[in-house]
This record gives sequence, C-alpha cells and structure tokens, in this order.
Amino acid sequence: MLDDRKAAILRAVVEEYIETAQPVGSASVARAPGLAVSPATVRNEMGALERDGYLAQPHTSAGRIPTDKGYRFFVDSLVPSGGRLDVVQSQQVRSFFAQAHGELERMLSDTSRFLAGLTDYAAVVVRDVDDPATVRSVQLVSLAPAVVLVVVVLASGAVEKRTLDLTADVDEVVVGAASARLASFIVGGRFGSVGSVPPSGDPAVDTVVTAALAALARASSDADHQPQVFVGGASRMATAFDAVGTIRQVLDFLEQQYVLVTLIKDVLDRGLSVAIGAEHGVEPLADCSIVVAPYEIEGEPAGTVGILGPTRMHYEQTLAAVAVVSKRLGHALSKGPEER
Amino acid sequence: MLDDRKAAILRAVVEEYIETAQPVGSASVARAPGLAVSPATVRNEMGALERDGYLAQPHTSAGRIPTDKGYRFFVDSLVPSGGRLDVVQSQQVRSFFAQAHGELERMLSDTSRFLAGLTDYAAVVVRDVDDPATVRSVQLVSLAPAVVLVVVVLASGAVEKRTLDLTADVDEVVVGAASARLASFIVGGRFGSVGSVPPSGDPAVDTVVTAALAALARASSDADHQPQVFVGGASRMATAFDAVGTIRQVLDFLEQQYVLVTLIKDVLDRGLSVAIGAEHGVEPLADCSIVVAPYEIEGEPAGTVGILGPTRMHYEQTLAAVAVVSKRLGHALSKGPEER
DNA sequence: GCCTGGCACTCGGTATCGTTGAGTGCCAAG
DNA sequence: CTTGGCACTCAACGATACCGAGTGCCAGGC
Repeated sequence: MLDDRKAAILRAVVEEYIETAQPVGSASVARAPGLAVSPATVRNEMGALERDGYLAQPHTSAGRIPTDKGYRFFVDSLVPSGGRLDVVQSQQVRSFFAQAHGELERMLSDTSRFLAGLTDYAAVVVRDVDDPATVRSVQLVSLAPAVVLVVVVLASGAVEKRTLDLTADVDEVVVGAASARLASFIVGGRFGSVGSVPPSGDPAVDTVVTAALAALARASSDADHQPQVFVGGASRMATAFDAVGTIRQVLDFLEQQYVLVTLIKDVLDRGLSVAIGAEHGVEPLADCSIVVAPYEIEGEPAGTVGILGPTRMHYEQTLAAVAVVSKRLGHALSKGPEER
Repeated sequence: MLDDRKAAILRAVVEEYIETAQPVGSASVARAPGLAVSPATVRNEMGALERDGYLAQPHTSAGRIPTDKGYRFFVDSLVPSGGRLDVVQSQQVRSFFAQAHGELERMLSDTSRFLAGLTDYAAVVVRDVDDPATVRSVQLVSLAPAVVLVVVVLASGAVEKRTLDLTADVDEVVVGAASARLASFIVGGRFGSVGSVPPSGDPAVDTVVTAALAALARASSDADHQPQVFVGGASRMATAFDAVGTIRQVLDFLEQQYVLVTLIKDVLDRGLSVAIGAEHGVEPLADCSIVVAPYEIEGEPAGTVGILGPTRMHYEQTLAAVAVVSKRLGHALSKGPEER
C-alpha cells in the first residue's frame, strides 16, 4: 500500500508531530535516521502522502500534520505485540499492583487513577455488570419498621443492595423467615434471572418475599443496572488540548457515563483496540483517540480498561500500558482482592 | 463599617462584575438604580473602597474589580435567610427529588450531577462515613474455598464489605457457624468499635471469626474508610475560567478527594457556608469560591453538599440552591430511598 | 529515471507603531 | 459635599512591515 520509504516518512512525521505538536517540515523529516534522502525528495513524497490522505497541510507555507488515516497506518504498523513499557513504567506497574488492595470498586477506581498517571491521559475503567454470576447469598435486613434492605452477594464478590419500602410495618421475625425462604430459592441461581418462590402459606412472609423478588428483578434490569465507570485523571485533558472549548466538550463527554460505555463497547465490538479521531463517530471527540483493552477475572470477561487522549498521543507506550494494566488488573482481581 | 452609599456602590460593582466579568467603571455604577449620584461621586467612593481593600484596579485606566474582601462583604450582606430560588429552579428541584430514587450512593451521585446542572458550577456531595451507626447485620459468605466475604449492614442502610483471604480452605459449614457467632456478638453494636468475640471452642470457627474481626477493625479504621465523594459537572470549570492552567489546577484538585474533603470540613468547622478566594488557604483555588451545606439523615449529620465555582459566582442563587438541595436531599434520604 | 540543489513564492507569526476610547484623578465651581 | 470639566493613562485594536519556515517546481547530475 505504501512503499517502504513513504511508510518511513509517514512514521517520521507522526512521531515528530506527536512530540512537538507542530507541523513537520521536510527538512526535519530528512534528518530522521534511516532516511538517506534530501528534503526535496521528502517533499515529493510528502506531496504524494497528502494526495493519498495520510497527511494534511494546515496552510500552504507550513509543514504536514498526520490525518486520522495517517495515524491509523502508523498504529497498524506498530508491532502488534505492542511496544514494551520502559523500565520506569513497568516498575511503577509492578509496585502499584504489589500494594494495591481493597474491594473491587476501590481497586478499579485506584487503577483508573494509576493508569492516568502512568500514561498522562485520562483513564477509564469499566466494570461490566451484566454479571451472569451465581448468587451466593441473599439476605433481608430490616432497617426500620417498614423498611427492609435486600442484600445480594454474587460469586464475583459483588454486593448488590436494594431498599424495600413496605406499606405496612413488618415484624423482624417475619423478615427473618422471608430472608431464609428467599435464600433457599434464590441462592445458587443466576442473578438477572431470579426465579419465583412458591407461597409459603404465611401471607405476611409472602408479601415481603414478593416485594424482595420484585426489587431484585428491577435491580437486575438494565434501567437500574448500568455498568460502573471509573474515570481517572480527567484533568489531564486540560493539558492535552489548548482550546477551552475542546476541553469542555471532552470533559463533558467523560461525565456522560452511558455514552462513554457505549463508545468503548462499540470499539471493542469492532475488534479494535484503538479508535482514532473521527473513526468513532463521536463528534465532540474528533480530536481524541481511545485505546481499550478488556480484562478478565477468573477467565471471564469482567470489564474494560481504556485511555482517552488526543489523537496525537504516544500510541506505542499507551497501547503497552493499557495492555499490561488490563492484564495485571485481571490477575489481581482473580486472586482475591486482598492478596498481592 | 461601610456607610450605606459605599455598600450600595460595592454591591453594584460586585453584581455587575459577576455578570460581565469586566472591570466596572464609575459610569455604569452611577447608572445603577437607587444611586442618585454622578459618576464623579462614585469615583471618589470607589477610590475609598479601593483604599479600604474592597476593590482593586487591574490597571490605572480600567474599572474596578471586587477583591475577596469585597465579595465577602457582599456575601455577608445578603439576607442570611438566603435568596429564594427562581420559579424555574425550584420547579427543577421539585421534579428532581420527585423522581429521584435508588440507593444511597446512586442518589448522592445523581444529586451532585443535578446540583451542577442547577447552578452551572461543579458540585460536590460528600458522604460522611465516620458512621457511628449501629450494625444491623453481619454475614460471612464464602466465595471460594479459602475466600470469604464479610458483609456488614448498618442502620443507615450502608453496606460495607471486605474480602477475607484465609490461609486454608474452610468448609461452608464452618463459615456458617462463624457467621452466626459473629452476628450474635456484633449486631447491635457500633461500627467502628467492634467488640471481641469469646472463643467458641471450635478452633476452625474461631480462626474465621478472628480474621473477620480483624478485617472489620481495618475496615472501620481511617485508612480504608474515607468519606465517599461524588463530583458532578467538573466540566463546567472549563467554562468558568479561561486560563487553561487554572482549569487544569482546579480539575486536579477536584480529583484529590482527600484534600477536597479536608477543605470542605475546614470551611464547615469555621462555621462558614461560603469560602471566598484565598480565604481557604488552598493556593490553586485562589480564583474559586466554595459554598457548602451539611445535610442530615434522620436528624443526624450525614454529609455535605457543596459547590465549587469562580470567585465571581452568583452567590445569591448558589447559596439558595445549595441550601435547598441539602435540605431536600436529607429529607429524601430520611424517608427511605425508594420513597418520594 | 530518479534524486537533488537552487530558487521564487506563500503566508502565518511577530514586532512596531499609532490610534482610540474607556476610565481615572483632580480641581474648581455650584 | 457634589458635580461637571479636563488632562492624563494605558490596554486593546488595527495597520503595516518584516521575517523565515516551508513549499512546489525546475533544471542539472548521477
């Protein structure tokens, strides 16, 4: 598609532009190691690359800037295995996961912050909750005369709770009975497809059980049950762009968790690990690229780790960082959160 | 301290500056209703106000800008009852709380977003967790042969969980026994001062109980047990300031939850509901003011609602909004989250 | 035939320099 | 004490010129 020299030139332009954020001229490209040609030759080639849509020129008397297509070629030509992290970074990763601890949510949140620090872009960690996990425990706890809390523990260690407002006061004994009855029919089943519980004979108990079942059904329905999203280092977007408008748009986007998750899912569904600029049709993110990688707990897909940065991001390092972190995160979560 | 006319002039300057973000000249102040004086008189007064530190002049041939002290006077002279929200806003509040539902955390997070939208500044909702609440339930759930989850339900409806990694596999029966034993000694006590459990005689059970107690102790210690913070509308800071550097600093600050909470606590401890500019010695927030109000659940302090905006913020409306929302939030949470 | 040095040309960025006008401080008269 | 008048200041704005990085093209050379 591109001969070697064109590829090398494109590569040089991309690398320098990522570094300097300035349009790249033929002279500095010609200076690139491995290219033993004159600026004039480079100019010709750059003209061709522009005609083919890999480069663009902000104005006549300026150097070239990579287009999305240019970045795409650059990214695709990186060794698929991904670059390796440099020593400092892999040390950071090691020490973060060595001392990381805490419950799932805490861990994910910490990871998003860590990853943001590692890459210097905004990081996103998503926890999928279309969790078909087995229910390990159901318990009803009465909080007030007519208020009961349903607590469900899933095999993944996730805890879901839902408050139940009953119309009439309920005795603790009844709650206990309902709790036991619920447990005996629900535990071991799948969350998301809670079955039914046959009448026990005691109408008071049955009322509570029914209410709890309804709450659980609601809890596992999509409306209430959105993926959890942890965003770290959003402030870094303020450094990545200099147009306040862009910053605002991007931050805004990061706060719309639903859209954010949709975007990430989209990218993954297309089998990509990087989406560049306009590739992900999200208009306010036209100057952004995202890098994503799913992570697995105990071999099961459990969520996604991602980075949002400017199109001119350090793809090689970012790809490596995201890959490593998603893998390590999966491991860390597989072995029980408290362990190292 | 300030005679009526000076106060009126100061007030006019503050209001106009908040509106326009432009230095205010004597002419437009003189045009203010209620001030039947000429610009020349206003100039004299403004000179005095500047000498007294209420106003500042960016440069000789420009109008005046309020100083922190100026804002402070302005804020303090607002009717302490706080302005009322305008019709549209109070309608928004009503409808938000009418349809708001979900669990505590969800509710707080939604509230922070809502408040941000209402005021158009960044909103912070803090949930205090130095929760001396009574333990309503303790339960151990085994997740894997050597992994047990401790789930604690507090009277507030809060659920705390902690993973336990045991050195050896434990039978489900033992876990059940430990769970029951733990419950019988802990339930009804205060979280944060978990008592001890006398040996049961069964060493296997006791091992698990001890581990669980340790985890609980750790869980209620400060290290692991920080207030939860929900920040909404951070992107709005990008509109409030135009220096990218400032935006970055402020966003950065909003991500440092610990510092953020400390600041808010600080302001409350000083008995303030507003901290203006440099008043809260946080340097990167020199151009910011914060407005805070605690909220109560069932008459007990449960957290804080706050707004972070530019020093030139709409104090009257913001104060009213924060006050109303904190009150309504408390109510909503007192009556059981599912209720309206 | 492709590469390259030379060269004219383009055009954004920066610096210089008036000009403008909003706003001030001061003063003298009401 | 207030106010109109007035000289003064100075940021903001626009015009102008200049600079130089970078280009496209061409003609000569390997």
